[in-house]
Amino acid sequence: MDDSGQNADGPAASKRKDARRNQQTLLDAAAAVFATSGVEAPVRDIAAEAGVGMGTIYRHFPTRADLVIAVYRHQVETCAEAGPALLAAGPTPHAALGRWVGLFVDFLVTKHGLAAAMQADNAGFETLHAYFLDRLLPVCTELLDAAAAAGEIRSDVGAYPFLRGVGNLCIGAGTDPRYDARRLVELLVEGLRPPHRP
Amino acid sequence: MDDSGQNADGPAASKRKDARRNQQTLLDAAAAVFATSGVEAPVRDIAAEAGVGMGTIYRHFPTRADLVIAVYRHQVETCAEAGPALLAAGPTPHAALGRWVGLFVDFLVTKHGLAAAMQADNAGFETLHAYFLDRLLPVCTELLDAAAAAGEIRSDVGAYPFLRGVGNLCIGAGTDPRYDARRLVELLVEGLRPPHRP
DNA sequence: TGCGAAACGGAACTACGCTCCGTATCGTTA
DNA sequence: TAACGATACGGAGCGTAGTTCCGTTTCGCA
Repeated sequence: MDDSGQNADGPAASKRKDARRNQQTLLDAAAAVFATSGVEAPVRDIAAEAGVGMGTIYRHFPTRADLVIAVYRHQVETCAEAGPALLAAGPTPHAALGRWVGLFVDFLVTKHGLAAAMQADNAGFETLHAYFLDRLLPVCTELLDAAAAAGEIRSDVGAYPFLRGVGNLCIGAGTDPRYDARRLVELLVEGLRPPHRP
Repeated sequence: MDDSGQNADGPAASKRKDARRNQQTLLDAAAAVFATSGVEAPVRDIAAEAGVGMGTIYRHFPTRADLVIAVYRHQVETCAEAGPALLAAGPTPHAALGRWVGLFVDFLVTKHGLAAAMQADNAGFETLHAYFLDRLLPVCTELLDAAAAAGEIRSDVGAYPFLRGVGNLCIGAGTDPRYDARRLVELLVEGLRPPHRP
């Protein structure tokens, strides 16, 4: 899966020193440009910001998804690792689920355009979608299972649709003060509770 | 607002006969291409399907949003009109809300790429966003207010974020069998219920 | 110091949105 | 019905952006 040149976070310990340095430069430049113009910023802009040619970008990060993943890897890892911790700490599995989802939402809404790019069918971003899934789906499954086992939520909602739903709700957040993704996600999490029999 | 050439559904009763005919041809062609390739299909493709030049498209529909609106106007109107009817018919306002939202979701998930295009910040689609809002927000508000007045849902959720949330949840539906937008929207609607005090 | 491999840069190719203007068509008037 | 102005048409052409390709430069080892 990581035959694409960049793995882990630091530039791979392989190859020439200038290449490693350029990779780091690129990562920094991309982070800066993403923050300003969103993850769909023109490749030329990122190259310019980094002071390198476009060929260099494509050599290090064959697809835009590779670059995005490399830039945000740390934060996604952190989010993934927070899942089990919250489950252990929280008063109930449902509360832990709520908090964990909140973390994910906080991450997404502050990354301009990331939630939209993460869409499954977004050409050129399939790898990005897959990465988020690989990393977060197991965590989400664990939390959902725990909450279901505790009888706090229905057990017929899959982690995949749920996680995608949360991601979808974050699209466009941060560009419109009237739209509060956090709130809607809270409602969705409430909606997971078993239908109360009156 | 409709100084753009096309209004209502039939070609405007104005101007030359060939122009009217072309406008209808364009609408049919666009509907066909949208169904196959989604609403982001290249303008050239639509022109080719209709057997006209691109200039003709831009003359009749200055922006892509105008074309999309024209193609789907009927269905959006139908959806909007169904709101009050459901409210009058349904057993409860909350049930009516659920059914109405279901109608909206059914519409969106069958229109490849429409939910995504409807995004507020999508360059060139602002008009589309505005049209959906103009048409559906009042209906949604009415349903939400009725349900809130009946004490069936919290009263602190605005119609705008709710409607956008529903739209967002529909993004990417229909391209992935694992993702069930309908289900998630149902959960969201359940999440609207007042927190039950134990 | 010399040399082959690795990396670099950016011109060039493709795809697409959108505009612009010469040409064709319509329908009205003499 | 012939002629003419207004209206509409078509598609070449321009700008922008993604992606590739290859001649040039740099690195690091012998």
